[in-house]
This record gives sequence, structure tokens and C-alpha cells, in this order.
Amino acid sequence: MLSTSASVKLKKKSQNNENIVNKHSKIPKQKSSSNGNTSKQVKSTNGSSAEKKYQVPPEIIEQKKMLPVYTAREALLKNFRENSSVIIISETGTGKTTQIPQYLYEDGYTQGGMTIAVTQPRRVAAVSIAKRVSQEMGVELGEKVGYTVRFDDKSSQLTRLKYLTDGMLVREAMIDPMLSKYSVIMLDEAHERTLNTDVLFGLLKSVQNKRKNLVKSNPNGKHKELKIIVMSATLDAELFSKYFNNAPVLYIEGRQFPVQIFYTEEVQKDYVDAALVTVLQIHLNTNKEDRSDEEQHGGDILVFLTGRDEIENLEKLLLERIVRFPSGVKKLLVCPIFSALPQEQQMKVFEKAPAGCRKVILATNIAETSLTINGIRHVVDTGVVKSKIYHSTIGIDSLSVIPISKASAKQRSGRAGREYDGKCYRLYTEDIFNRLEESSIAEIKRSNIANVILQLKTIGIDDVLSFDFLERPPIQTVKKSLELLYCLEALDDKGKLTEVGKKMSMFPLDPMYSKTLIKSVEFECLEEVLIIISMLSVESIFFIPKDKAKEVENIKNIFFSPEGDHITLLNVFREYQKVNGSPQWCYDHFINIKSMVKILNIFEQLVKYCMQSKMEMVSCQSDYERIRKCFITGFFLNVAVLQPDKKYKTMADNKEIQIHPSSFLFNVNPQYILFNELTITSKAFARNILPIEPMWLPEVCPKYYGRSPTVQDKSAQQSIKETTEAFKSN
DNA sequence: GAGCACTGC
Repeated sequence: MLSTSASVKLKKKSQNNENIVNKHSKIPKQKSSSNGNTSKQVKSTNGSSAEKKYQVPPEIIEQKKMLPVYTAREALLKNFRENSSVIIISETGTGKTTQIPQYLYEDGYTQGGMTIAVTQPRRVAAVSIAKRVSQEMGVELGEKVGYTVRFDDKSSQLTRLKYLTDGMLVREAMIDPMLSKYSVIMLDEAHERTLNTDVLFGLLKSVQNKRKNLVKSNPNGKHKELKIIVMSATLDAELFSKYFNNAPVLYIEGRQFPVQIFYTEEVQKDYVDAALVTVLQIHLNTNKEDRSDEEQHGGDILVFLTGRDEIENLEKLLLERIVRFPSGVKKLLVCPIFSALPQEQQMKVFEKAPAGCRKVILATNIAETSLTINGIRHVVDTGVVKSKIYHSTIGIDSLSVIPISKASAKQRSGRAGREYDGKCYRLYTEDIFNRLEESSIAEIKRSNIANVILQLKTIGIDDVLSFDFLERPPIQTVKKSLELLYCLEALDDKGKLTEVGKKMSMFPLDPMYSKTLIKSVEFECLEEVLIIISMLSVESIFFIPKDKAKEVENIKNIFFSPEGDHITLLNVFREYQKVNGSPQWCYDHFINIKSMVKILNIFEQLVKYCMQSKMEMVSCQSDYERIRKCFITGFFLNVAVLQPDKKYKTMADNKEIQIHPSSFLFNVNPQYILFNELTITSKAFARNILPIEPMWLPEVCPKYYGRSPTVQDKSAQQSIKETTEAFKSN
């Protein structure tokens, strides 16, 4: 099936490889392995005899030497020896993530039982890289090489190279603030600037300092110095280097195929329509040739859009055109992909298109970093993304379509050049590109950070306002989070962590949820609250195809409870348990199996933490009033009152909001509601609605709600305002 | 009558 020109290219590459192989195969075998591979490593360990070792296949040893990072090995190690922090800039395909930890291991950084940690923003990456490295080192996964991600821990006392998600390392810091078992910590994909990576920047810098001082005052003590390695794909080297006391910056060249970039000549008003035209142009233009040329025909098309709606619209438009293709023109197979799409439908994008057919993949940002699809040679980039932004002044998230950054545009185009050279069609002008921001706004600057602050306080960082962030979150956001934590009694009036706060921080939940959970013991409904919170931790439990809206109404009625979305979700979980998680039952009820599995995992984990906190597992049976009251303990600031125009006003600050159409209570309009989250899209929408009785407020929350909170009575607002003002001035 | 991008603990 391979065409001539493609095979030439392939051949070129393999010739290249052969050269390198030849060069190295001249080195006598023993010398090659004493160069730091396999046999030496196995001998040099003083691990237990139970440790399993395998012969590393020679092709793996050869592959390792062909990676671009291999030529930089000595230079890297020299820099690591001479500096306590090093920044590495490298594109994809250098092998840095798999190789550098091994080099460090070979250079003795794990002596004395120390461990090297490598963080990843995503679970799958941590797991798959650890698997690969264990193969390369010929060891059993979970022994010398391991990984730790939520719900899955393959590491042990023996583990010397540990791959973990950035969030997991933050958790470890909550238990051991000095991270004393690690000699080296590598932050991979640092350019992505996830919330947790940013927290780690600050934490590690402070830990490095503290450990340095400890070593100085007691060179033979138990503490050793900490080495920090930051790995990034883009050129924000300056920012990182400066932050880590002018750490040296090393560049490793990657192996990407060239991608030709095209811009539109004019600004596109309707980018979905522009995408439609571009896809058809790509397809028809590369379809005219008679020869079955991989270069001409082959290569699937990847289109970046902002959400499900756009994807389904474009899918429809394409399908209309495809049926009208003249005979002789290849068919197009349209594959939508976005996170909420059920797993089995997602898998379609990974299948090879049938003969005489080309795939066009319509994706959200999920295809930018989270998953890699083979066979892409054409990328269509609309230049926009849907992004969540926290507005600290009003304390609400908004979800809106915004222009991408240059870094993001580069990442998208790179998706066309993974296996061959490719083409990227940017549906905006070059001038617009030039005016894009260099990189996207870091998550820490556009998120609610109440949870981060709770974590920092637990680690022992009390003065959050002067914490050395790589980039500071807005001061308003910090203040708002401190206020919230104070309202939830996680902090006392001096800003110190309370006992409740300590307990809250142990749960992998936002503070309002962890407070509710802790309080549920008093309300004798821990079991139900655990289930509900697990359900609320997962999005898109239902996946409803557009044409099934009518059927869905009937299905929803099966679970519906007038006592609120929370109780309805509890009913779903109970029914799911009754049928033993039957996939057919899920399918018949439009329930996403993957979501339910995740909910079960979360539920089990929360139960485990509750046991550790010695919380009594109590159930309220069908006395749901207890649950509704209990949620007030965490969400008393999220209460709203019905207005004559069917809209709602929040009691805390008189914001006008509406019930989101996804709520089971949409159109029911109870007088008083409690909601879990508020997001502005076209309007301010409240999601997950629980009807409550007004007299419960002073009963459950006397501190904030006076004796009779009515719409006219401003006392609740007043008291919330006064208390937070008093806290602010402290 | 209107809509949830993505990830992590």
C-alpha cells in the first residue's frame, strides 16, 4: 500500500538510523554495556534478591542510543553535577523523559536509597512512560521503576525511578513537606503550566533552599540536597531560569518532520464554515491524481474546534457534502472526538480508515496534548479554544471561546508532522497570528485557588500572599479564597489552619465539598453524601445523542426526585448498583459507563479517607431532608431565591442567575435553591440544584443567616459581608 | 427554552 515517495522518505529515515547503529556497533559489546546500560545497573543495585531482572533486548539498547538526547548525555550529566537546578528545552521525540532519569540513575543519584521523581500532567503519560522505562532497564514494573497516579500505584520501597502526576507529588508534600526521599525531581511538560506544576515550582524552590541549609549546618545528617530539573517544550526558558536563580538552560534538538503552514488571506467570520471549505479543498485537491500516492491521497485530516456543538454541526455539514461527491472521489469518514463522548465512540478515531476512505477527525483541544492520533498529515486550526476563567471580583467562573496562543498554534500544527511531513491550515491571517499571545494564561492565574491555599497551609506555608509563585495568582483571587476558607471554618480569624481545615485538606475535593462531607456525620447521612459527592465529581454521566432528546425525557423520569438533582443522582447510583453495573442497562439509559466506573473509584477512595479519619459510616435511609440540610454546611453561600420573572437572585450578593437547562429541576422552579456551581456562558447558570427551605438556613448556619431570611431581609447578605470584611482587615 | 473546553487529587 505504501506509495513510492513515502517509501523513499521512510528509507531515508532508516538509512539514517543504520548509520548510527553502525557507528555504535563498532564499540565492543562489553564496553557498550558498561557504558551504563543493563548489566551494570543490575549488578550495582543492592536491592533484595527477590527483585526481578530481565535481559534487555539488544534492539532496545540500540534504540536508546539513536535518540537525540543520547548525544547530549555527558553534557547533561556535567550540568546536573555542577548546578542545583537545570532547565531543559526540548521538542517532542528527543527521548528526554525516558532517558534522562536513567542517566541520573547511572550517575549515582539514587545511592543511599534516594529516589528520582518525574512528574507528568496526565495519568496516562505517567503510566505508559514508566512501563517503557522498566522495559528499557529490564526490571519489573513497580520495583526499581514505578509510577503513582490516583487510583493506581505501582511503586514500592524498591522504586528508584518514579513517574507520577504533578498532583500526586503535591499530595506527597502534604505528608512529607521536605520530600526527603527524593534526590532529584524533574518537572516534565512544564510549559503546560498546570495548576499543580505551578504549585510545585514554589514548593520545590523552597524545599531546595531548606535542604541546602540543613546540609550546610549538618553535612552528615539525614537530609541531602535536592536537584530540580525543569523540562519544557517552548522557549519560556528565561522565565524558568530566572526563577531558579539563573539556572543554566540546555537545548536538545527534536525530531519533527517539517510542517508547511498556510494562513488565510482574509479574516474569517465563520470559522466553522471556513473549516468545512478547507477540509473539502484538502480532500478534493489531493484526490485528483491518478496514482495512488500516499503523499497525495494519504494522510488524515484533523480539525480543531471548540466544543461538542461545533463538532456536531460540522459533522452534519460534511455528511451532506460527502453523499454528493462525484464517483471516483474517495469517501470521507468523519470521526468526532471530545471528552464527553463515550469511550467506544472515541475509539473510532484510532481505527484505520477502510480502503478507499480517508478520515477527517473533528476534535476539541483533547487532540492537542491528551491524545495522539496516528496518520495525521493535515491540520485545520480554527485558532480558537473554549477556556474557563475565574473572575475573582464576582467569584464566578466563565466559559468562553478565546483566541489560542502562539505556543498552542505551534502545538496544533505539530500534530501534522509526527510521522511524515505535513501541512497546517490556519484559518486566520498571518497578521492575527503575529498578534497572538506567546503562551496561554497559566491556570493559576485564571482559577479559583481555594483548594491550593488549603494544601499550602497544610504543608506549612501560612503566608500565602508572599509565597514565591513563578507567576502570582491575582491578589483578589487569593483574598477571595482565604475568605471562603474562613467562612467554611477551615481557617481561624488569624488565617491559621483549624482542625476542620486539616481534615478537609485530606480529601481530594474542593473545600465546599470536603466541608459538606465532614459535616455529614452529624447529619447522619455520610453514606449518601459520599455517593452524591462522587457523582458530582464527574462530568457527563449522561451522554444524550441529539436525536434522542424525546426518549431521554422518559428515562430521566425513572430517576427523577423532586427533592433535587443530588437525590436524583443518588437514585441513578442506587439503580446502577442494583443492576451490578450492567453495560446494557447503562446503554439503555444513556449513561456513560466510563463515568460510572470513575465514580465508583472516587467513592471507594473517599470511603478509605473517611475510615482513616475515623468518620462513622451512617446512612439516612430515605430521610433526604438530612442530605439537603447537610449541603447547606458547605454551600450556604450558594443559595438563591426565586424572583417573579422566574429568574433567581443569590442571597449572598444579589446576583441574577438561572437554573441550567441540564438540571432535572429546570422548569420546576422551587422557591429557594442551593447550587453547587455557577458558570457564565451566555448567562449565569447554576448547576446541580437542591431545593431547600428558608428556615433551614438560620438553623444550619446561624453565623450567616439571621432569624428569618426572606427576600427582603438583607440580614444574610449583611452578616456575610460584615464577617468577611472583619476577616479581610485582619 | 438552552447548553460542559481540558486535566488532576
